[in-house]
Amino acid sequence: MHYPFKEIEENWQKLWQEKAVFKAAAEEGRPKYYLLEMFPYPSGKIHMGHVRNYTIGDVAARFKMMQGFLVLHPMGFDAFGQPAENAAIKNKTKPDIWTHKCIAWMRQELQRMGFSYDWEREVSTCDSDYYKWNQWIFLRMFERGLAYKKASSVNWCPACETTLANEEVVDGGCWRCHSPVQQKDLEQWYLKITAYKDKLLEDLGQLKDWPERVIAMQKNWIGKSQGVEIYFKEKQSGEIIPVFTTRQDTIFGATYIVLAPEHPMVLEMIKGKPQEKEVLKFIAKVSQESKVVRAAEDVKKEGVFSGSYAINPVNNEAVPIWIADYVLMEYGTGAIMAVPAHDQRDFLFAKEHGLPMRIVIQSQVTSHPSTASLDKLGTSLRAGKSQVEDMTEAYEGDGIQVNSSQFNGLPNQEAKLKIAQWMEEKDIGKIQAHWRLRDWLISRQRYWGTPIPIIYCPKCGIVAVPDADLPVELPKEAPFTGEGGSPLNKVKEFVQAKCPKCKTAARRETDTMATFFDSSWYFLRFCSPKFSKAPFDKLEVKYWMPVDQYIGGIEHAILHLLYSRFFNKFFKDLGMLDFDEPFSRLLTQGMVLKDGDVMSKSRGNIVDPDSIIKKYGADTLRLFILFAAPPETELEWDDRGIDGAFKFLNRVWRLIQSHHVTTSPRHQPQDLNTVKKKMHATIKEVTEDLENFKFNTAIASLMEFVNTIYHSGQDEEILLNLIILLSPFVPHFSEELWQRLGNAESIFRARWPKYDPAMLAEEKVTIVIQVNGKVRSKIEVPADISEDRLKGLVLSDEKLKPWLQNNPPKNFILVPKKLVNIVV
RNA sequence: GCGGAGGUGGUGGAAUGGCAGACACGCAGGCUUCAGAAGCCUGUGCCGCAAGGCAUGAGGGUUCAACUCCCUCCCUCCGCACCA
Repeated sequence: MHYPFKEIEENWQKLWQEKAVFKAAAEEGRPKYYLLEMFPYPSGKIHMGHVRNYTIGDVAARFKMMQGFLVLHPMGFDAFGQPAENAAIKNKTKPDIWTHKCIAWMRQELQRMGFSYDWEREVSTCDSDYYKWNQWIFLRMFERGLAYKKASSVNWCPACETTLANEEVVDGGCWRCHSPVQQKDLEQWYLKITAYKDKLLEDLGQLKDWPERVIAMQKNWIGKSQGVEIYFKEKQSGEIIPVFTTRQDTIFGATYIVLAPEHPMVLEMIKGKPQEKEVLKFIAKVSQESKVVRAAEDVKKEGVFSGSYAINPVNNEAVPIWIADYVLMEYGTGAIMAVPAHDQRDFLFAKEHGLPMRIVIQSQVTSHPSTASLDKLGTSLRAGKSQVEDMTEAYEGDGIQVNSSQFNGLPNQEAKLKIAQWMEEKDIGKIQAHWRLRDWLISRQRYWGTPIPIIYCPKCGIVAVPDADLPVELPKEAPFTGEGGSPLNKVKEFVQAKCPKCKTAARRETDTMATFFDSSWYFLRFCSPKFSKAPFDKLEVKYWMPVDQYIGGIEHAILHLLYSRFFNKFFKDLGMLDFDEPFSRLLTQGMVLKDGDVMSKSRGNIVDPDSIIKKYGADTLRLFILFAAPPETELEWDDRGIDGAFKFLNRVWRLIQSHHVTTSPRHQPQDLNTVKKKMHATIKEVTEDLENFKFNTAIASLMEFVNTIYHSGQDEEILLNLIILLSPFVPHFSEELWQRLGNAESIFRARWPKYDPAMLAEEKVTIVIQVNGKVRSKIEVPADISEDRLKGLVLSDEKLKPWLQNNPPKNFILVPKKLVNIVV
């Protein structure tokens, strides 16, 4: 018979709710702890990834609670987004109805896991109470020029009929539906995240408790690189062609330059030249290609000669100007200097079109695969030859400057600095930083999102909706056909508006916001979820923020976290809060795998949490998922493992119900004092492991403790402490046993036990004896034995005779209370 | 290519310079049972009858002592990339 988990879990979920055990109210003078897990998109079903994420968070929340912290542990729903629209089309319902149904179902599933959320603080981003403040924040950004419209070529997903941020294009496809992305010109709303690029980079240094890999990923994403903008000149007109490079050390090896086909100088440059016709044809052809095709690695790089030449300012050499598709207008200046000897793309292009190459960095590393040819080349260079036909690839590594005028002989890293300074002095270049980060495209041609609060007036132009008119509500009714763009466009009552300034008939913006906007500040809303005067109450935010511990999937390591950091800095500039970073400590949990693959519908390897709860109960599911792997690593789902967790709980249940003791040759009964010692050691281990999110070893310690009790007996203090130590992991189970042992108050109001250091002191210790680093014997000695006495005991150990005979000890290493090593 | 994380029994994992394999799963044998389930006990890295030897991706180094530190290489996973 197993313990009655079903009744126990249902009962306690109900009682915790009724008694508001997890309600968080600010209280001066008590330390706060804000624990947040990334809120889910309400797809309707929770999956094992959710279970893992929220179980990890719940253990931490309950642990902190029992340590005396006032814990804020909220939950909500990231409820806007495209799946609701697709579901509406498919099921002939409305996104609103579908989403709320999903939320209700999902909330129930979360409650069945017994998570300690303060449900009174629940928010859903699709409720106008919430998205009103999206609009308010947008308007504040608009007023400051941080939200702006820009006509540009955007990524267009033909299946979703929507634009995608560059960040949302994955492998040339839509990040959601994976359709190939096309290019389209549209007027779009952008947020100027680049205005915060320096802060976003700099403040990463404050995030001491973030995983290093996330910091590295953010850093790469922001992508600051130091380089030089070099001023080439068009030979005939003398017009300046700025070129950006981070490899100014290779400037003397520039044998041609390349402009993007869209470069503004191209048309002027080719006018009347024999190449004009061919170049125009090429430009027309490239304009048909999407950025994705142009970016593909396996596609051959194409280009044409423009007929013009540029003057390299460092040596006044005239080099040909080419037009090629591998240079994009969006990056840098839309023009590059090509150094085929030291850049692989330039190398391939030069080979293809028979352009010259010149070595200017000579490799010093003889083991480098490309060195053989390069060494030869270096020699031939010195011998005055210029042929480079032996080369099979560009050399992009470090080396010594050659063929570089006054910089010859310098290591290239040193030359980089010197050349940059020299160019600034001679006014032929300017030291510049280049950033990878671009502004954030937030417009979506969709219905199920926050309407952008803007009105287009034929007289006044782009006009902000006044704060008093917020929220701009989404109309409940709209045609969902899945075709022809945004359904909002077709709702006349919505589109028709009056200009707030001059009252003439005007047109309302029908684009909605990307859902990343909604999730960029929800952690602030949780501090005062019902506040009606602003997105959040400054005082509540001052009390609760920043989030002490944030937990979520690694897939959000860049976008969501970067946008949230950006919003936080924006609010700080508005004076709405006073800290730089929203999340003090971050944990990224690993994925849940089955048979080595990520669980997914398409693989058909999903294990439904529901079925596990039915069969074993939520506590067993929680225990297994915590025990099977450390939180950060991938977790391999194992149906048999869950049996093990269930067995353990039943074992503890029997132990506490019947005070049962079994003994055996291996498990000699320990006296009560020894069991107490084990208890104190367990308290220490579990507490320290919980602080460090090492749940798997914390549970292992508890299993050992249970094994000890099982064979030795116990008293009430031992059992109560065992139950408390178990409670963050298996809350219903522990609460039930706690109350059965006569406690009226919830176990989560109990204080976390402290261990007595005096109880950890051992009177006797086992010393491992090694000879030449190999274990040969062990002896038990008093913990406070003197070094000399120990040495005497060790050297007279019979077991060591065979190893010490004829071999006088040369050295005697002693590690107190642990080990001796005799070197012979 | 760049950045990051990894590689330990049949499996998940433990050990951050000091007894490699804690704690579990699985497997084998036993007790109990009419039988099964549950429970309980014992064993379980590899070779070897044993003494002992060998083992943490491979190879080298530092050390009295290396899964742990250093060097070289191999492999797996994740993220990013015509970013000039």
